[in-house]
Amino acid sequence: MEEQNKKILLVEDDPNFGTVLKDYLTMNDYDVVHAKNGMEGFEKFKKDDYDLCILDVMMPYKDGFTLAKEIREKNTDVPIVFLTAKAMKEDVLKGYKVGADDYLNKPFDSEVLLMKIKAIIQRKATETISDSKQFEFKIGSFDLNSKLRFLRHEGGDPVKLSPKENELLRLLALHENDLMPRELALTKIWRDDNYFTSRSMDVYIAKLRKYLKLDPKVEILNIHGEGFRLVVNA
Amino acid sequence: MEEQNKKILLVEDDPNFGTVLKDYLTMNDYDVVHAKNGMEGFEKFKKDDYDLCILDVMMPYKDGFTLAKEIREKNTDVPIVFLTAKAMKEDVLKGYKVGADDYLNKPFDSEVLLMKIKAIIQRKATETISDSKQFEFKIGSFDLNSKLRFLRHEGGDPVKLSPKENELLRLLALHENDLMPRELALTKIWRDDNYFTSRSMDVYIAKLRKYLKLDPKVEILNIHGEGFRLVVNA
DNA sequence: CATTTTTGTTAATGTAAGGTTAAAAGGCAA
DNA sequence: TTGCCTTTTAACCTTACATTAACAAAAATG
Repeated sequence: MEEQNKKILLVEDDPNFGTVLKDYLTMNDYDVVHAKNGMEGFEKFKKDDYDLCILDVMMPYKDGFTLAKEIREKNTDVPIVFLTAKAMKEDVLKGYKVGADDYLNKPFDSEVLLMKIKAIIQRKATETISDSKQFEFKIGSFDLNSKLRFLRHEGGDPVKLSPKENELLRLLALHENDLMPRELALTKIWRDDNYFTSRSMDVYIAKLRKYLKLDPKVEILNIHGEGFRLVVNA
Repeated sequence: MEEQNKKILLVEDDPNFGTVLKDYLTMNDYDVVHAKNGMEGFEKFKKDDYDLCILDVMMPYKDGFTLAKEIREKNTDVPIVFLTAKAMKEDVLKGYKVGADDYLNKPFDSEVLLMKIKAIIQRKATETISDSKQFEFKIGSFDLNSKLRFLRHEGGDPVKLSPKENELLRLLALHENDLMPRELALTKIWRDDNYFTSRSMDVYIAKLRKYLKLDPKVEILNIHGEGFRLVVNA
């Protein structure tokens, strides 16, 4: 199965340049959201999680530095890279002050850009390794570790889960005792909602039920036409 | 206790430029060792520990890239910055491949240089808090000394590890019982993530497993599509 | 009740990732 | 240069995974 693409927020007011850059990054397997100005950029930033922000410095209404400051208030970790037409010393210094990770002068070589992006995202990734709490779930007498992808029953031998099994069970656990809409799983895990992915999901539900049989209090119920519900009975 | 100045190795063959730069950095509280060519640079590097290496690319006898490669073999962590007269695309790419942390085009603004140096050293410092300084590991009934590159089982004869074996086992040990992402090892140790480096890594995993067989409680597990996990069972 | 739609389950298939060993290539020192 | 050690590449094999097909059973529909 394919790996999740890295998400980039690109804020650039020049429509030509912005579009070209977006296409180029998209071609290189990044998911790019393109905002045309600082305001829009901040709105989009709040709505999603990004692996990298590329901000043009010179923009009407709200310049890149101001935007960067706002972003930093919401998120101290996301890497920020500035784009600027010319290497003004003050700008560069100001950029680093706001917490920039790098600086690119237009015009720049696209391969160099790619290399830098890769390096920056990678760097952050290794720094951020220890946020493991959100990967552990208790499901009845089971423990699910969705980072290491195993399910353990009462301290016994852990069963390895495949990526899809793991993601699906994790989604169910996140909605424990509540409805997990079929459509949600399909768009989140399969990223496509059609007859075949839907059947595929049913196959995985069956697999999970088999694993969970060890604890009769735990079951996955179907809500016809709606989705599934992971329930843990008292 | 007062703080120790950061040590910089400057390798630059132009005597004028080199001296000016050295003086400037010294004025700004760095301890600078100035080598006049690649050979000398490598000698000085071996004799001491540095917080940063600044290497000119164009040098007689031994260019900056070659020197960087030698340095990387001795030390995978020390930050390296290249100096170059003009931004040749191939050079830049080559630099990043050898593990460069940044790139400076001559002539450059001295304040910008200082800012970058500070940022790079700082970055390494925070990265290094968790992993670097650690060279001795207890892995089940094994002792790994990754500075001297040997692995000993219960005080028996130590086995010499090759550089790659050593780095890989050290990375695994740093993440003991946790996931060590495949991609992390490839970018950290091989500095490139492609089919061949990935297969090469698998070969090394096999070698390590052979060494570790002496203690059945110690195993390297694979998490399909994610990476490896060094586990020590109770 | 007959029919359609949705879900349950198992098995078969194709592909990708990883395991293992050996040979080739590269580096380095004697 | 030779010889030794390390690393990469290749070959072949096994396992893991996701999808699809096939058929059975529920549930909805009218």
